[in-house]
Amino acid sequence: MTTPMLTKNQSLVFDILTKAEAPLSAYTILDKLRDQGFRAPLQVYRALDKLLEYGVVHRLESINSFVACAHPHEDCHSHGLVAFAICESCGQVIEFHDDEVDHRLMDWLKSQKFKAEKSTIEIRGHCANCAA
Amino acid sequence: MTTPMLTKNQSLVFDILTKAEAPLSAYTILDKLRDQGFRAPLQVYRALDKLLEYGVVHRLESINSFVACAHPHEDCHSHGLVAFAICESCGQVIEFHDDEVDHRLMDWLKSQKFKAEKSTIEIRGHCANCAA
DNA sequence: ATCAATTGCGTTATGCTATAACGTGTGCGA
DNA sequence: TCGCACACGTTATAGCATAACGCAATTGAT
Ligand SMILES: [Zn+2]
Ligand SMILES: [Zn+2]
Ligand SMILES: [Zn+2]
Ligand SMILES: [Zn+2]
Repeated sequence: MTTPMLTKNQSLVFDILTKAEAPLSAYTILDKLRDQGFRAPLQVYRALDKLLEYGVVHRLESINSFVACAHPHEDCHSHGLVAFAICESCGQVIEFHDDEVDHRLMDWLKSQKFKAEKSTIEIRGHCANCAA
Repeated sequence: MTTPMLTKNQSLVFDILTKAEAPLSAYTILDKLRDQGFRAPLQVYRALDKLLEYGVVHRLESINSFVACAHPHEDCHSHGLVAFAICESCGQVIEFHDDEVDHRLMDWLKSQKFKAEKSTIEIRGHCANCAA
């Protein structure tokens, strides 16, 4: 997917996520954007929907939060499954891809005649810095 | 983990999940148990917490719902990562495990010195029956 | 030029998901 | 008997997400 010009609201949300060092919830984003005129959750969610569609933002299902894609110049949709390691101490997220994991999962799904549409791979734990 | 005797509330919740053909949200469970005296969400969440701890129920993060473990006689905690294929049409969930996927992910995490604690692997799409 | 369709935006209200905080009762070992 | 752990019940609140309305700007036929 080629990313169109972002609207004002989309840019504001994307910038916040790009600068953030950890995933942000929609309501946290809202709070950070009140000074720029944001008043309601929908303004955030609508921007997020588009950013997700364009593939420049990912949603972390296990923590109801959002992060900017760590590989902005590739197309995250194109290299198959995306996985995340999420540190529960510092919030840092490492986004990664593994072809072997992709193929194994895809093969299994194929064997079940299951038509995959969206995938979630999230590992929560502690990053190298935070592991005691 | 060896599963202790379930309390009344835990049994009620577990039975509902076992009989269900699709994952249930906590509030859906609550509604189904009103006749047995359930009145508040906490009654459900507290039972679910224990059932999750015992490993006899899984939480599906991507749809905020819960399912009974499909492998009640094994210990789901013991065979590494658990993955789910979730049909968005009929709600059917297929729970599966793949050692190869486990090892690849674990190796990657190890290479990053990331200490994994909880994992989520969920594929949403359409099952063989529902795929057009 | 005009009309219709699309898209983004703002606002209010609502619904769904999850937990905090308090108190009760029961069983069990010190 | 005392203290503790645990399950339970209830009320209130916090956190996450969407429905439904209307308005404005854009685009692209006709
Ligand atoms: Zn990405
Ligand atoms: Zn960390
Ligand atoms: Zn299981
Ligand atoms: Zn199906």
